[in-house]
Amino acid sequence: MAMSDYSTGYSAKAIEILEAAEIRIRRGGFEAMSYRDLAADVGIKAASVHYHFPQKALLGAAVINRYTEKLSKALGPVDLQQTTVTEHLQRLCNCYLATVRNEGLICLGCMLGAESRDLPEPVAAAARHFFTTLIGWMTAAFGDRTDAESLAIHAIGILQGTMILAVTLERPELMIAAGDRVKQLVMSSE
Amino acid sequence: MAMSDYSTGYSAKAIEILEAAEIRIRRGGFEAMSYRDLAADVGIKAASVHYHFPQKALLGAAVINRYTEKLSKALGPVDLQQTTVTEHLQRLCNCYLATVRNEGLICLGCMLGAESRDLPEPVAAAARHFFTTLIGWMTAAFGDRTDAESLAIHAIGILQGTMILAVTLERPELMIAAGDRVKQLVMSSE
DNA sequence: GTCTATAATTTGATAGAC
DNA sequence: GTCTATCAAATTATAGAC
Repeated sequence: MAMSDYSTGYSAKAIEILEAAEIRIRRGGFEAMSYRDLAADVGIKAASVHYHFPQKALLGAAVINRYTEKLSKALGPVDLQQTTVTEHLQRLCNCYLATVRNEGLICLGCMLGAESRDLPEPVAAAARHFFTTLIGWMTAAFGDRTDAESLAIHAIGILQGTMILAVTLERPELMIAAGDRVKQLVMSSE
Repeated sequence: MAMSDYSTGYSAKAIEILEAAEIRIRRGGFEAMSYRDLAADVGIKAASVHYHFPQKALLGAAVINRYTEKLSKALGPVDLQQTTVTEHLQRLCNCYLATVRNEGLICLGCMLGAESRDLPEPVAAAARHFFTTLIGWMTAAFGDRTDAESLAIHAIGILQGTMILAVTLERPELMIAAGDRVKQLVMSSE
């Protein structure tokens, strides 16, 4: 396991593959990602990609699980003693604004969620886990108000839906307005 | 052109194919729809589907254009003399709630929008046209307030994003809350 | 780990009979 | 309009050499 990532157990090349797969799925969906294309992306042959990830369904699950972990790390733990609710929300808004503006890509969870009815079960399960994790984080971020989970789902819905509009219409600035509206939810009455 | 739909020029079998293709795309995306599967859906062979729609890209464009027309017809013209803003919004909310609840499918425009970065240009163009049409309708529905288009984009974002959550997590009731929040937008200050 | 070679299947698409 | 037959290409995946 030379050059491995000790925090996840993936080798350096496996991580290259995961990153390439993430971009391909976020661009065109699960079916639009092929071993051949991934191989070209990372400079090896398709059969060698199978060495790292024997089955496509498990590769897909690995990609979305890694994405869930990456986003969790970027958001950090919820700490309402140190940080305001609004600043917590701002973190997620920043993540999504940046990727729409810089790469023109939607959220991986959004793409796989949209396709979840047709995905191999391990991938669909990992997509569900992504959303339950994100909803859990944001529910905590909204504090102890009784409508926290409802607000969290609403906020995530706003961001995911607007991302699709922003990428489709090539209007990344829509994410700024969406972020503002999400932050205004903090002032909503219970 | 026996048994044809004189309003669109499509034969009865062509419409069967379009309907089957719509469902397949809304379930798993554009790449998840194949001529073979469509043929089985409508009881003919794949080569016969090619008779009706020679190329997949043009079939995809036809599906989303038909969807745009169907939704426009379901929403009806905007008439703020006869109908309130809220009742206009309710129409779209009802459409989306019904399909999530009854078929567990997201909006076709949402799916193709998500994949638009990777779609054949005719399909991507038709997906953009869907959203500009829907945004136009809803902007008109919000009346002559200066933030009408911003509100329209926000409302559509809410509905599309929540549909993905509702279908992924198999929680169709989320669409009810989303509809309520959309209708509350009417009371927002400019 | 990566390669070549290959298998088995699926895919979009065409030609031509009926 | 639908069929059979066929094609070329792409797909996921495996076996075995290096």
